[in-house]
Amino acid sequence: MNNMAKTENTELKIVEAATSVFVHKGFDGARMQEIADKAEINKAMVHYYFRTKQKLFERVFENVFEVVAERISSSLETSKSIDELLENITGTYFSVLAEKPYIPDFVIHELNRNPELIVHIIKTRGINKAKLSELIITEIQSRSLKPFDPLQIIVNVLALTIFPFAASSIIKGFIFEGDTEKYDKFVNERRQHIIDFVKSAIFKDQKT
Amino acid sequence: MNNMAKTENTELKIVEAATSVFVHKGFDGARMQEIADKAEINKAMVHYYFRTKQKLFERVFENVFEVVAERISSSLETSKSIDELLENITGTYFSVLAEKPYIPDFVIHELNRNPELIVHIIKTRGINKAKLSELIITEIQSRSLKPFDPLQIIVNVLALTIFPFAASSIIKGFIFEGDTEKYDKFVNERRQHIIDFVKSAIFKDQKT
DNA sequence: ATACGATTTAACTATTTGGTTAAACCAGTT
DNA sequence: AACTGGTTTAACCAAATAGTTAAATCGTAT
Repeated sequence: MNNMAKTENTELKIVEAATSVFVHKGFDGARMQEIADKAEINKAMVHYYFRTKQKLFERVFENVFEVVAERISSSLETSKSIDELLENITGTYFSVLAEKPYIPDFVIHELNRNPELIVHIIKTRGINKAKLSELIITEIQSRSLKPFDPLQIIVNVLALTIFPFAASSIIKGFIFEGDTEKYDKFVNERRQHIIDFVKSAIFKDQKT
Repeated sequence: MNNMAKTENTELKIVEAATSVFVHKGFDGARMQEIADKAEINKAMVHYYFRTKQKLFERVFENVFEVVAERISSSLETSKSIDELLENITGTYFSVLAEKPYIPDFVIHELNRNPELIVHIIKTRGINKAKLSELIITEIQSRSLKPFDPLQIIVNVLALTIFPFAASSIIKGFIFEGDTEKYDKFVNERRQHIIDFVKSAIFKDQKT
C-alpha cells in the first residue's frame, strides 16, 4: 500500500470544503471550482476522488444527515418518559442546530428537490417511530394525558424545534425587524419555552 | 398606444411559467429556456420583457409572497380573540398551502440564500406584529391565560402550521414510510389538532 | 537508482447557460 | 400603399461549468 495518510487527508479536505459549499448554496448553487478552491487543491482532484458532482453531493448529504440522525436517535433511545423525551429531543436539536443552523433548510430543500434520496436514506436509517408512539401512548394512558394523536405530537415537537432554525431569516427579519440581539434572546429562551408549552398542552394537571 | 392586450397576455404567460419553474426548482435550478418553453414563446421574449433572470425572479417572488401575505394579513385584521386568531391563521394557511404546498420551502430557501430580499419586502409589507402581540397580551390578562411570551406563541402557531408543508417529504417519508393515504389523513386532521393543541397549552381551564 | 503505482497538476473539451442582435412581423396611422 | 413602433423570432455570443486527459510528481518497495 502507498501513502494512505495523504489520500485520506485530501479526501477529507474535499468533503469538508464540499460540505460547507453545498450546505450554504445547495446542489444547484454549488460550484466544483469553489469546492476545489476552498479545499486548496486542483479542481481535477475533486473529480479524481469523487468522479461527479452528484456522487460528491450524496456523500456530503449522507454525512450531514448522519451526524444529526446519530445524535438524535441515540438521545431518543434513552428516554423513558415524556418529560425525558422532551428534554432530550429539544436539547439535542438545539445543541446541533445552534452550531449548524443551516442544516434544516439544506435537508428540507434537497429532499424536496430530490425525494428519491429519502428512500435511499430510510433504508440505512429507520427512525424508531413505532417505539416513540408506544412510549407516548403508554404515557397517555398511565398518566392520564390529553388524548392527542402521538404522531401529531411528534410532528409538533419537531416543528416547534426545527422551524425557527429553518426560517430564521424570516423570523429575524419579520418578527424582530433585523434586531439580532432580540432574536438571540428569543432563541435562547425557546428551548425551555417549547418544553413548557408542550407539557402545558398534553398534561391535564398543569405542571408549569 | 399599440396592441396592449397581446403584451399583457405574453407577460402574464411568462410570469406564470416562471413562477412554476422558480417555485419548484429554485433560482439556481431554474433555466430561462425551460421558462420560455413552458410559456410557449421564444427565449428572447423572456429577456425582452424582464431583461434578466434576477429581475424576473424578483417579480415572481414578490407575487408569490404577495398572494400569501395578502390572505394572511387580511384574515388577521378581523381577529378579535385568541380563538378567532387561531381559527383564522390556521384556516388561511391550510387553504393556501393545501393548494400550493411548495411555497414554504421556496420562500424559506430563497430568503436564506438572499437575506437582502427580506429588507426589500418588509418595506412594502410590514406584518402587524405589534397588534398581534397586543391582542395576545390583553387576552392573557383578561382571560387568565398562561403567561407565555406572545412572540413565542406566534412563532409556535407558524411553526405548527407551516413546518409540515415545508418538510412534507420528510414527514411523508420518515413518519409515514411513504404511505400517502396516511399522510393525507394526517394533514386533514392537523388543522383542528393545532387549534386544540395550542388552546390546551395556553388556557388554564382546559377547553378541549 | 530505479521501477511502479498512486497522486497531483495544467491545459483542454464539450455543453450549457444567460443574454444579445438584427432582421422579420404585425397592427394601427397617415 | 408606405410608415411607424411595439412585438417576435432565429441565429448568435461569451462566459461559465462539469468533466477529461496526458504528463509530471512523489513516495515506497525492490
